[in-house]
Amino acid sequence: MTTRSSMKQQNRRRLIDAALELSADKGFSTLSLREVTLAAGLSPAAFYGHFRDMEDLGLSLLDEVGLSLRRLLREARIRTGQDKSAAVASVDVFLEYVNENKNLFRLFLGERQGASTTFRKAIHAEIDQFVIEVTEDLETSALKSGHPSTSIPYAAEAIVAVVFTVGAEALDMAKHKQDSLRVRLVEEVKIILRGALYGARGRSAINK
Amino acid sequence: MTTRSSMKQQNRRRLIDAALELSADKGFSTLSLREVTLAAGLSPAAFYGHFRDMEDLGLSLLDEVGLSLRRLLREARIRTGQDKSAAVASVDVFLEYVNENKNLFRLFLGERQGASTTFRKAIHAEIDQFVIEVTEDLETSALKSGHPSTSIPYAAEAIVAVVFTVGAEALDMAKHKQDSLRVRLVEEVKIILRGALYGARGRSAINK
DNA sequence: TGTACATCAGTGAACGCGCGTTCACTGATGTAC
DNA sequence: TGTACATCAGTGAACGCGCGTTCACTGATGTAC
Repeated sequence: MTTRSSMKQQNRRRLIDAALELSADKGFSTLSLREVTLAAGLSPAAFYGHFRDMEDLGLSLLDEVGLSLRRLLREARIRTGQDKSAAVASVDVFLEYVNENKNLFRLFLGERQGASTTFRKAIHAEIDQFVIEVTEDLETSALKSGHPSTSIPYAAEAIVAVVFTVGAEALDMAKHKQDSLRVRLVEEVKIILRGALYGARGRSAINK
Repeated sequence: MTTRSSMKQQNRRRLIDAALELSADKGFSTLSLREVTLAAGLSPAAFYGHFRDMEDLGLSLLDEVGLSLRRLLREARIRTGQDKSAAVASVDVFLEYVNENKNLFRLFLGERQGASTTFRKAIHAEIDQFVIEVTEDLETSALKSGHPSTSIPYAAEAIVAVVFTVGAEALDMAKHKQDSLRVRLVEEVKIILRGALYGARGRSAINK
């Protein structure tokens, strides 16, 4: 069953995978078209049968990364029963994901400030998706526990910010040295949650 | 008083300034040595009289950015009397700085995940400096107001994370559209402060 | 102050290299009869 | 099933380009007497 179009699909995959692997070492923005096609076992000219240019390939990569990361985290949050704090569980899953997909994650973070505006917008859109999901999640559980708060969208943004920041640091560390990062991240997430929920009841004393 | 060495210093400055200006548009990592020397009005070969390579120039840039940003924020925090919340004041100063030094700040953020390990380490060291200063600041004011807390170092890290995240978003926005960012940032910083100080007294109810 | 020599920041030409992109082509896969 | 033609994914050679780096050089600045 090696139709012409499935063969083409296969080569498209090879290009994407090669780009991912290479960008793990050197960052996506430094990759050359020739470098990627060589690694994928194709001629440079073949590239144009699949993508318009490297940026086009990069946007496809982003799509994949965003989708799979969001799916993973959503599953993690659902799986989490009442037995374990959602903060701890999500942090665990997130760090696990980062470790197993360093190259994807590096792409995500590395191009946040990358050269192309299109690229930056695409990444910020993905990050906004995370923020929305975390907001919904927090609002649901805040309602359940009877602590609604207007601060929740802000808390969600703050959580995503610290999570991604710590994730970025994890990239440069051996896995066994990440315990302190994990503790720190959980602690920071808890601080934010506390701040958001505490704020709902009364906030007069501190920072008038 | 145009000594040989002061002329040389002047050209060094020209190279640094040219690199800063160019990196505002396209990101530092995409700059070429020839591009920078051309913009500085020197021959490519002259570059080597000042820097070993582009990374070397980049590290000098980082030094400047880190130093001036930290000095600015420190002054802002000292200037702040009791009349205005330190959170609001620092956020204002920070956003002001970002707007007036977009190119510096873009360099800072853009190369956080840049290609070179040396570069990344240098940036993280600068960021750690910020965290340390914020920690000291928070501890001082927590002591004064009688709310010491073990969460403070975490809160400082979280604050720096959200501040830099929002700063990154401000880069792509016209100044007059940043009001919402400012509100949001202040809100997030307050949430974190509240969470850290509230945690000192009792944290049992939420997130056991 | 004037002269002779040393210093050294910057020049300009040259190099080899990898880049993105093009184009006529090849040959296997697909289709029509 | 077999043949003739169409399709089209991928090839390989070629192009012009900007790159980083080198090197012998120039000429203004600095120094010693």
